[in-house]
Amino acid sequence: MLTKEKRLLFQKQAEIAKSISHPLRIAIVDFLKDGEQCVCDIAQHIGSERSNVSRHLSVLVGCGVLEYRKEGLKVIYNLKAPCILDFFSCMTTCLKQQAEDNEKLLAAL
Amino acid sequence: MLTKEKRLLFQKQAEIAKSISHPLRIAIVDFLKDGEQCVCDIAQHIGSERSNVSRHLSVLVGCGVLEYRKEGLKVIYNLKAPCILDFFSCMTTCLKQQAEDNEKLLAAL
DNA sequence: TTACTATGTGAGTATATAATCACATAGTTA
DNA sequence: TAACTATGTGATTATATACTCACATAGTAA
Repeated sequence: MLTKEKRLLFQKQAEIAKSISHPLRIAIVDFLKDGEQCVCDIAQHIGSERSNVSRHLSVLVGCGVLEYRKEGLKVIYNLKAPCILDFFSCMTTCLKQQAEDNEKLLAAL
Repeated sequence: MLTKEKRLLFQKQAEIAKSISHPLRIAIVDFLKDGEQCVCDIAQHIGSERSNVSRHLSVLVGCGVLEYRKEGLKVIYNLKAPCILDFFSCMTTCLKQQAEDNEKLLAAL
C-alpha cells in the first residue's frame, strides 16, 4: 500500500501534470520555449481571449512551470522549468508510436 | 497565429498529459516502473476500487502510456512509454524548486 | 485630471471528469 | 453443469474545469 508521503507526492505531481493538460497551455509553453513574451502577444499567438489566457497563465505560474516579471504596463512570462520541453518530446514519441500502431492495424485489414 | 496542424498536435499532446494528470494514475505508472502487474494487484497497491482502477487503466492505455496482455483470468498491464518517467523527475524538480522558493520567502519575513 | 492600454478577477453557464454501485462478461475450477 | 474469480461497463451523482462577459486595477501618456 502507498504511504501518506507517496500519496502527497503523487497529488502534487498530478497538479503539475494537470497544469499542462490543456491545448492552449501547451501552446503557451511551446511559444515561450523561444523566449519570454507578454500576455497580449501570447493571446494573439494562440488566438484566444486575453482574460482566458490570463487564467491559463496563472495556472502555469501556480505550478512553477512559468514565472513572470512586470515591465511597465506589460507582464512578461517566461519558462521556469524547461525540462517540461523534454516531456513534450516524450509525448510526440507516444503519438508517433500510436500512428505506427494504427498503420500496422490498417495494413492487417 | 497557430496553424491547424499545430493545434491538432497540441490537442493530442494535451490528451496524453491529461491521462497522467491524476494522483491514482501517477501512482499506477510509478508502480509499473518496476514491472508489469495485474489489475487486482494494482488496485490493492494504490488502495482503490477495482472498477475505478479499471477505468484509470483504460485511460492510460487509450493514450499509449500503458499496454496490456491477457493471461487466463488476469489482465496484465505494462508501461509502454517509459519516457513518461523522465517527466516524473522533471515534476519532482519543479516541486523542489517550489519548496526552495517558499523557504526563501519564509526567511525574508 | 482624463483618456488609454494591459492585465487580472468575480459571476454565471456549459462541459468534462471521478467515484460508486450494480450488473455483465469471460475464463477457471469442481 | 454450477460456482467462482478477475475484469470491464452503464448509469448516476458530485465535483472540477473552461469559457465568456463585465468590471476592477494599475501603469502610461496627453
